[in-house]
Parts: sequence; C-alpha cells; structure tokens
Amino acid sequence: MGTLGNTAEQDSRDDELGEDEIVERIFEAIIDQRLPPGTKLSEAALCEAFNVGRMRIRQSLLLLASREVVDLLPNRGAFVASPTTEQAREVFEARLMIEPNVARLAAERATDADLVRLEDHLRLEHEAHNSVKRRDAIRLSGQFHVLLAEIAGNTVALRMVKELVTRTSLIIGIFGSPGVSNCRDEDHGELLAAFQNREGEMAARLMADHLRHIEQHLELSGPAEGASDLVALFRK
Amino acid sequence: MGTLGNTAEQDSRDDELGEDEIVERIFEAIIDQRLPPGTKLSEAALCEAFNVGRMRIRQSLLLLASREVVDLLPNRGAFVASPTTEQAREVFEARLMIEPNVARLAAERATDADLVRLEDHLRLEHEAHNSVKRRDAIRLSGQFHVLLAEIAGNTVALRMVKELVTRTSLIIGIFGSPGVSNCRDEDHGELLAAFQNREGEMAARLMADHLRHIEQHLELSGPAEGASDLVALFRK
DNA sequence: GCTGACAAGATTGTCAACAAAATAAATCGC
DNA sequence: GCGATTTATTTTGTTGACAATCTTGTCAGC
Repeated sequence: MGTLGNTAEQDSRDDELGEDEIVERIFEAIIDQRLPPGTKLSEAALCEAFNVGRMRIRQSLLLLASREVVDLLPNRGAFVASPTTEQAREVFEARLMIEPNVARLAAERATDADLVRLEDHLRLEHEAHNSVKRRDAIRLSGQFHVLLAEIAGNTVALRMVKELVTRTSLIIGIFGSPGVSNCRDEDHGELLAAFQNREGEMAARLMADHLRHIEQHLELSGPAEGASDLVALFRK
Repeated sequence: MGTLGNTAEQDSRDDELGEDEIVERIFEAIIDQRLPPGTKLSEAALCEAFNVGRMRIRQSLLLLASREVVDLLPNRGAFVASPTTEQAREVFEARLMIEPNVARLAAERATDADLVRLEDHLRLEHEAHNSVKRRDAIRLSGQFHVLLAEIAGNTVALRMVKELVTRTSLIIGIFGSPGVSNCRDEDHGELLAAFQNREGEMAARLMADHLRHIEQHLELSGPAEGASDLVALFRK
C-alpha cells in the first residue's frame, strides 16, 4: 500500500486481483481494440498496470496464449495475436458451428428478465452507433454475442464464445474495412425479435446469416500477415 | 512415490518436455481412465513423474484447470475434476453443438488418406472391443472423435473436441454404468460409411444421434456429487 | 471414551535473486 | 560515412528459499 504514483486504475485498496480477472480485463481491452494486434505485452508493464507480482502476470499470459489471444514467443515475450487469414477462417467456421445453436437455446430459454436485458443492451448499441463512439459500438456488439451465451445457460459455450468474439475483434482489426462498423445492429435487432417470439429456429438462422455477413465484409484474400506486415508493405 | 504416471516413459535423459506436452499426457491419462475423478495431483509427485521443475507443473495444472479438467482449490492443490450432473449436461449440450458440424465438415473434406486412417482406427477399435481391453476401447473411442476434428481441419474445433472428449471420460467414469462400454462402435462404423459416401448431412445426423445415445446411457439423476461424495455416501 | 485444542509435518503460494537470451548501443574497421 | 562486430542494457526464464495454509497426529480435559 505504501507504493504510490502508479498509473494503475482504481487500485484504491489491496486489489489482489486474480489471474482470471487479469485475463478478463485483457480480453475486454482487446475487444475494445485498445490493444491492437502485435502489441507487445511486457511483463514489467503489466505488473505495474495491475499492481501484481510477475508470477501472476506470467500465468495470465499463459492462459491468454492457451486461448490463442496472445502469441508467446520464447525469450521474446508476449504479443497480442495477429490472426492469419487461415485462423480467421477457422474462427468464423467455429462461430458458425456454435453460435446458431447458442442463439436457438437462448431464444428457447430466455426469461422475461433476460429479454429486458437484451432490450437494454440493444438500446445502448443504438446509442453508441448513432453517436460516433466507434469503440463503444464495437465493444457492445461483441458483448451482445456473449450475452446470448449467458442466457443460453451453458458455461462451456460461454467460454468458447468469449474466446471467439475476442479473436474476432483482432481479425476485424486486421482485415476489417476501416471506418465501417462490422456488426450492423439491424441484425441484432432482428435477433431480438425472434427472441421475443420464442422462435428458436429463426434465431439460429438469423445468427448464421449474421456471422456470414460479418465474414463477407472482411478482406480475407490479401497478404496481411500481421507481424511481418512491414516487409510486404515496403516492397514498393 | 509414483502413485501415478509411473508410466513415465523413457525419462532416461534430459527430457525437458514443455507444459503443453504435460497437459497432453494428463489429458490422455484421464481419457484412459487411469486418472479417475477426484485424484489428487500433488505437485511433488508430478515433478518426479515428468522430471521437471515445480513451475512447469504449476503452469500445466493451471492450463488444465482453465479447461475444467482439474479443479484447483486454493492452498489445497489440484484434483482431477469430478463433473456434476449440471456440468455433464453442459458438456453434452456443447458436444451436440459442435461435433455434428465437425462430422459434416470432415465428411466433406476427408481425403483418401484420411479415410484409410479412419478405417485403420475402426479396426483397432473392433479389436479392443472384442478383446476385453476396456481401457483401450475407451481411449480409442474417444480418439475417434478427436480424429474427426483433425480431418475437419479446424484447430479451434479440434481443441474444443479434445477438451470435451476428455471431460466426457470423466463423466462416464462417474455416471456411466460400470462394465458397459459407452461408445458402441457400431455407431462409429455407420459414421465411417457416411464418410466414404461423402454424405455430410448424414454424418452430422449420425453424430448427433450417437452423442444423444451416449448421454442417455448415463445415470444423470442420482446424487454422485463426486468430491463431497463421502458425506452423502455415509449419511446412512 | 469422546471432544476439543495444540503442535508437528507436509504442501501450496509468493517472492527475490540469478542465469540466459535478445535487443539496443557503441566501437572498430573499411 | 557505412557495415559488422563487440559491449551493455533490458527482458525473459528458472531456480531456490521463505511464508502462509492446510493436514495429520497427539494430548489434555471433561
């Protein structure tokens, strides 16, 4: 507690936050695109940022690497992952496997309170979209998918969706058309309508279309190898 | 000593195996049901079993815990997970989301070499089943599902299937009827036929039926809380 | 004889120092 | 002045020791 002058956010008291919380925080920072692909995550910096020992950070980075959200290069350190086109393809393929089923279950199981949560969330999405709060819009549109997994009531699926949404944020950061918001909220609105009518099959179909729509608006043909971007960039 | 992992093969020289290999080895030991639910995984024992430092073991256990394959109790140590009925439900629900899609993709993408691998694998399964090698039969029937994910060519799905198959092994160990082999290989045979005919939809349907079949042969109603089993067991 | 507290032993969690590797800087040669 | 080698600094990886916690075994008290 004696230590002061730390740039860490609300470290008001002895936080003693666990590695899971650190992982969660970094996930969110990546979803917000505050941590672009390729960013170096030095241990010392993270120690200061979260006000924890080095071991804690090290374990957190290992967990993030096991989710393929950071690349862990031996003797080089941790870097925010830079998905390749192949990895991007796999991520969307996996999302298409899981999320339509998640949407179906969520539609069937949503309580009235869940529907209210969804309505509130969509209101926030609209606001962020109408304002130019691009960062908020991105975060909220990702959280919408996570929210569905929560409503579906399957912690396994929830964990997977969190990972895939986060990786999608990285993919959009690399292959997304700049300035264009990727998740159009109209899709989310249609989803909500299906939920309110308890149409599970419809929700699943809408989700599949939604994901395909996102993927199609990426530029998954060019090189864009991420890290070794520079060599191609300055070729001429 | 070697309460477990005395199978530690040729640790003759400086193995220096990484944490991923250790995780994989423990995964396999759990699939084989050589590590039943609730088994204490003490750091010292694992250090000796794998001939590595404590830190490596510690990281491996963290990774296993993040996959919910071991429970990590603070100041108590690591234990092989004892899934609850609720977790079992979630695991099968997740498998029903993913694996039919994996089967469809694998059927569409399997090369001739892949089909040969599948045929060889099924031969081994039959042999293990006709002999009474229960342990081999269990391992092989789990590996069949992993093999499909490999053929499907999606590393994300592969990782998920590995985790879910491993957890299923724990679930069967707790809730499975003893002595009854759970994955009947006839199902796998029908799957293979669909593969040879490149019938993706058929493969997906067969896989879904197969998984439902496995789940229905479990006893997911009784108590069987795993760790705190004893208190209920000796209640009267 | 049984219940409670208490102490000894073992196990896990954390930290700090050290070793190895990579990056950055500086010197030397051309 | 430019490039290559060498030195210095920073960053990561590992080991060991120490503190905190839990488990086990023992014993006093009722």
